[in-house]
Amino acid sequence: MSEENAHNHNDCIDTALATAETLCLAQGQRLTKVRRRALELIWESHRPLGAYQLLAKLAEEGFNSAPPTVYRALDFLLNAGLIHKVESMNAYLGCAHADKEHKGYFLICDECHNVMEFDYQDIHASLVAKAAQHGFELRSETIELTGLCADCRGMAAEVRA
Amino acid sequence: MSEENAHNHNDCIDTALATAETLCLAQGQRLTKVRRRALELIWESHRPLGAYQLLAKLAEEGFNSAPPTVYRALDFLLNAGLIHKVESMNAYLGCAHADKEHKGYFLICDECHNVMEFDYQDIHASLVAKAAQHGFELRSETIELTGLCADCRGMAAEVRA
DNA sequence: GTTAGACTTGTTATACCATAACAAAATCAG
DNA sequence: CTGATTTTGTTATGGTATAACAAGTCTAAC
Ligand SMILES: [Zn+2]
Ligand SMILES: [Zn+2]
Ligand SMILES: [Zn+2]
Ligand SMILES: [Zn+2]
Repeated sequence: MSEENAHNHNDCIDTALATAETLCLAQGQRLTKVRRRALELIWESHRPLGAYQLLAKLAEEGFNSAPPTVYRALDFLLNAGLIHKVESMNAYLGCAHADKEHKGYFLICDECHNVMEFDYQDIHASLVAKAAQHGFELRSETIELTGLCADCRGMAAEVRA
Repeated sequence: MSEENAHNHNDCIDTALATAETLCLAQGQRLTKVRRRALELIWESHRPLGAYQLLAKLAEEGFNSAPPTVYRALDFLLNAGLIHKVESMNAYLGCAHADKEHKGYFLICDECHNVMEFDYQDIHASLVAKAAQHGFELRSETIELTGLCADCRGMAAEVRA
């Protein structure tokens, strides 16, 4: 993930938080302290964060440390489209396209655990069509691909050399 | 799932078990009593079965009732390619194509919870290509679609009428 | 047939993931 | 201010999965 890792990640966080503020304001939703902080903590990296990892971070900062605290924040952020859940990892990831209606398709690196969200309308269309062939009306899609990201493939090559 | 529900499901079970025997024999793997019975129980329907549901059924039949019993059987069956895990449901499903190398792509009905496994080489190829565009080397795919199956769409239409 | 090694199962304990239910506090609209 | 609504606190519980080590079983070589 060279292009990804080289970036100034503060920009990612700032943009995500600004988008969140805007979206919540527009929809009359309240981005309370704990929700806002949860979102920031999730955005600390491009790696999915587990609910209890997040809970521990929140607790360190003085927020309530019981599970409902974190699951409520997560529910809110999920419903607002500000984060995604990675089903195959039981973990949560900030969404960089919260302002656009979309499905979350993910590339997950087995090595560094960074996750890249990608968009692929062609695949979505194919899936809808394929489902229809089976008489199936599609409602939701879980598309989670794992493997090696560019950086980690590079590393592997270096080690071999 | 009209075509699916109309079938003689004993054939599904018989075929699955016969395939399992053959595969294990060919690979020098032992399909022990608990593994074999676990596979049969998973195949009791085309709905995914949770680990603890399976454990309860095994316990009723006199098998050990501690979690490792069922997770070991599941690990074995997963590794042998005889079952799949549905990540979005934390549940396990018999595979009807265990003898062919393949990815498990699933159509999951929100209403009746039946799951249909489908194969779609086009989509696989597109995903590999898309991943490569991002410098990503694909290793595994989790493709789980939910919605309404043909049967349940029919029901819904009848109710409206 | 005995024995050593590998594999499988038994057992206990624990960690991790998620929600139910109800009480208290904060916020908002009128 | 006040009543309604939303959010948060608190306790308890349910669901999913694995670690660690002991005991039993199978297999193959001797
Ligand atoms: Zn970033
Ligand atoms: Zn997204
Ligand atoms: Zn069947
Ligand atoms: Zn399959």
